[in-house]
Amino acid sequence: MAVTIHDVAKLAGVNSSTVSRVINGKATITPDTKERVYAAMRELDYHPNSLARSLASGLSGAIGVVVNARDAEAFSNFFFSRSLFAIEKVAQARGYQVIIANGAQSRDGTVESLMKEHKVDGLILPPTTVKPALMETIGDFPYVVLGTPDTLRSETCWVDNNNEQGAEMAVQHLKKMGYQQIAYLGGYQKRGFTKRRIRGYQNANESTEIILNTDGTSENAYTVAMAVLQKENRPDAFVCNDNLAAFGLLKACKELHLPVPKDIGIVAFDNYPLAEYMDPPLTIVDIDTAMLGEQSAQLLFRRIENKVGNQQIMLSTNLVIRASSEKKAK
Amino acid sequence: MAVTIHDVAKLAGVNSSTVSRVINGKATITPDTKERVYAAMRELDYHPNSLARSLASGLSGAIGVVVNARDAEAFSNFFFSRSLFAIEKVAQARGYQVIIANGAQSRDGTVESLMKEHKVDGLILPPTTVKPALMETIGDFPYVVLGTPDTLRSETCWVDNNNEQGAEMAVQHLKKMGYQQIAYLGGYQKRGFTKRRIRGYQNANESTEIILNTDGTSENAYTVAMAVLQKENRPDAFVCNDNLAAFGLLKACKELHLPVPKDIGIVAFDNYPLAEYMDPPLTIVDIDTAMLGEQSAQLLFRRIENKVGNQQIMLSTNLVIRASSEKKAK
DNA sequence: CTACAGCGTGCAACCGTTTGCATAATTAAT
DNA sequence: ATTAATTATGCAAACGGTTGCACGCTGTAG
Repeated sequence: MAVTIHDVAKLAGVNSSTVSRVINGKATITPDTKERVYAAMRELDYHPNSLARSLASGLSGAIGVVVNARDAEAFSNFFFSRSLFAIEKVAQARGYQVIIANGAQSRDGTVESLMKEHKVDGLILPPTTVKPALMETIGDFPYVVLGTPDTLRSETCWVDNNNEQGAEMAVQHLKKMGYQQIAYLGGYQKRGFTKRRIRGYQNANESTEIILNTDGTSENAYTVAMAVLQKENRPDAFVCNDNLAAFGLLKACKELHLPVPKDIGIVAFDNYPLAEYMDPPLTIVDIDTAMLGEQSAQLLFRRIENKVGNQQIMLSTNLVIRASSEKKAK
Repeated sequence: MAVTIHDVAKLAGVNSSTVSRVINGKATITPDTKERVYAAMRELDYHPNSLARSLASGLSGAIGVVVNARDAEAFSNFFFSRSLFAIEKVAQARGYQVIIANGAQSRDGTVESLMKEHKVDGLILPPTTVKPALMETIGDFPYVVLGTPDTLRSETCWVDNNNEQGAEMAVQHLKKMGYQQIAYLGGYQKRGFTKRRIRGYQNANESTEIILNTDGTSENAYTVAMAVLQKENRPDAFVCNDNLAAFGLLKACKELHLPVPKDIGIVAFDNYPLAEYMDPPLTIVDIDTAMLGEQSAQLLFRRIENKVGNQQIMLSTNLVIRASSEKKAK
């Protein structure tokens, strides 16, 4: 029913293998033959069956992007979706498809099935999947971790932004603006990137360390901030683990009539589009998610094609200075 | 090298076709045989090659989700990413993969290639792809449009939320709260869903119609709001086309010292997680994006499996009442 | 006891490409 | 002009499953 390579071959008066070679452009073909084949393909509106190609070539022509999202919010987080945009772009340029798979919704190994059933030629994985057992079964199958794994850091292949350096910058900036007592707000400490941000905070902070844990929601950040802001010697500045924490904090400051940035300075990680619409606009440690996605995809393709070994790529972060950290010089 | 169905068959002492039947569970197999086959599969750590399966069965085992995103923002918009989460969930339950493809980054028909090269068994499309030419080539290939197409509305298959009804609800709510002059703020009118929201606004609004166009950004909404709020007889309430418009509007109100909700009432479409963290928290026309994704995926699978005809599904929206529309009863 | 239905399994063709090897055609070298 | 080297194309065997058809076996009915 569907038009196959054989139909094209017959019409062009050549063998199907020749048609295949024309399509793939690997071999040298007489210009005349090539033109006849192209003409036949056009005439028949031929589209190669990618399934058959994949089987014969052993390449699925797809990469998999795995995410562990228990709810839709995690899925729509900017880190993931913006990276995905860039990944798709790189893949498309190479004629590759992008398969997304949520590892959190299925108990049976998503990664294993994508890999062993030949559904993808390579994988982009979240750091939480990096565990000795999985790395064992992954073997030398091409993959890149998007983020820094908690374990096996030097034996795995990953791309991440430098969270530690980002937090250092944030603290240094706040100090320069004249804030004295800087606290760290937000984030389950369980998460690797949070740990690294906290380490950066600790590196750069010279006064008392105040680390305020939250469950990751704005609500909880608000509650925690309300408590700490009413204490005797409260901090006068905060580095927030993400924008959501900053939103909760802002709300608390407002309710307690503590002016930002005059009495309280704020710097937050992650650049939500609305960060600059907050009152006041938030100073941000900006993460170049597009670059992160692009780099990870490109590294993955290098591994798929050249079989290069593990590599680690660390991108630096950027401070976007807005009103929330601009203490008036006194 | 890889272990195939034949290796399993040999070890289990049966023919490979039997193994195939065991895997697919379509035919009746003696329990004893079945057990032997399973044992052999386990022993050899057999994973069926999905590429070969696809070729033989003619089904790729994947659905495609197409999006037209020129920049990363569009990609990470909540509508898309939340629906995607639900779509993936439905697909995974059926053993299907989800391929995402950005139609905006390639001139050569993304849809056509996914379809004709057998890369997917069905497609979820954005309304902007619905054009007579494309529908022609799509023929009876299974697809579902996520949103209401501008044209061919009754001849295509789509799932959408009822934007018109949502806007009506918003206006009625504001009237009930005592606001007199309600304006509509935001959105390029070009977009179909914006047009439908405006129509709803017009249906329910009984005083002068004030429709304020923006380019979709918060900045522009702010500028437009600043202008209109300084006029002689300014509106005392706004229905905003999305949260971004509401953010710009809020900023303008704040600068002009117009208290919300006392002097100005606001209802906005789309429920960003931060909407309730604004000052004041925003009243929202909530769109159940998860349900939208789920319904579209399920409809798609119905089309893939049963070849049911075109269907249109319209989901209703929900008003989430918060402080921004709570005018004090006078 | 024979006949027929129905279940379980094997055989082999087929899905539409790719690709190693062989061969024919062309070009270059002597 | 003859031979060697190179290039262009054909042949046929994979790739790893699925599936229609045929056949043997078991069980029930006549």
